[in-house]
Amino acid sequence: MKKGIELFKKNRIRITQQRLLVYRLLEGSRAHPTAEHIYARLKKENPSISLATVYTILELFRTKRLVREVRIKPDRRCFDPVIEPHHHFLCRACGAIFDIDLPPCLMAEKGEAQGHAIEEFQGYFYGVCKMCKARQGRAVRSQRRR
Amino acid sequence: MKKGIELFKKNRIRITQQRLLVYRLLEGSRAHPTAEHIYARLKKENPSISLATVYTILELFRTKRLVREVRIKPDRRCFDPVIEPHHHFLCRACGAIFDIDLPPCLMAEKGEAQGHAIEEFQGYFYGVCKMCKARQGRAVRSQRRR
DNA sequence: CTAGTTGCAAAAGCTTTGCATGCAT
DNA sequence: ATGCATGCAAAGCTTTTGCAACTAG
Repeated sequence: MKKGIELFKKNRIRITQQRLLVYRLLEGSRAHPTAEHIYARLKKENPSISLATVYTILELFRTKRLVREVRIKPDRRCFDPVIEPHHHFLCRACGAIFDIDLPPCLMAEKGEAQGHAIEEFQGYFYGVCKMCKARQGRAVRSQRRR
Repeated sequence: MKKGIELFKKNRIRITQQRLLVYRLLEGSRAHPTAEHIYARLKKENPSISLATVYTILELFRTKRLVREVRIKPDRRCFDPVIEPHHHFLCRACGAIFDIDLPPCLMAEKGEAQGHAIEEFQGYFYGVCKMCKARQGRAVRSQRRR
């Protein structure tokens, strides 16, 4: 609670109820919610909150570097409260996003690639997560039994 | 010309005028056009072609692995005729996309990350390209002179 | 007080879809 | 011949915008 207020003050963000709500939902989370997702969650307790405001707040947080934008899904943006550099993995079977904690590519660290100045790097992996793989393995084995 | 037809036959793609047009526009190019981009170019010579068809064809090419999808821009998809693994760089100043030819991250090569099976990797870099950097440098220097 | 924020609805913009017509095999 | 592809227009989605009412500092 207090943590959010102090962070806002430090970043010259005017303290409003809606911004605190969004911040508290994201804080400490390892999820990668969409704006709609956040809106749906908050609406339960605060029915008056609006989706447009959630979008505005997320955009503000992004420019203030309180969240990172994740564009791993084809049709919608996700937001990541973990701002430390890391990669993302999208499971094509279940749609879940996982953080991939790995050293970034060497060149990303250098801040330069083929003469261009790098400010940011996003590494997106696509495949099948271990849970889905296990499930598919079971399905295959039970098929063999038939 | 012939190259496209043979490639289509190999991939069981029915040969149509529109598909050949899209293929020929992309073939050998190092650009990263959007569907709209391709549509505008083709319309000059073939006014009857439709944007929806261009989208359909690009989606077909993608599933047949004739092109790669590049989602480096916030609001629209680009398509890359170069299917060999490489990264992309988006210049925030001029909007241009550049190929970054670099060895992929080690873990991407392993085909596995934290237990998840990796099928594909996309590395997106954001920053300022060397041309824009040079231009900005000139602007700064000429400002100093005033 | 007053500049910035919210909520609502409408707009914007890319992409997909439904369907009748046309074409490749 | 017939199943697939095309063109057109309309729909679908996420995200942004305009504006009046409200509120934090």
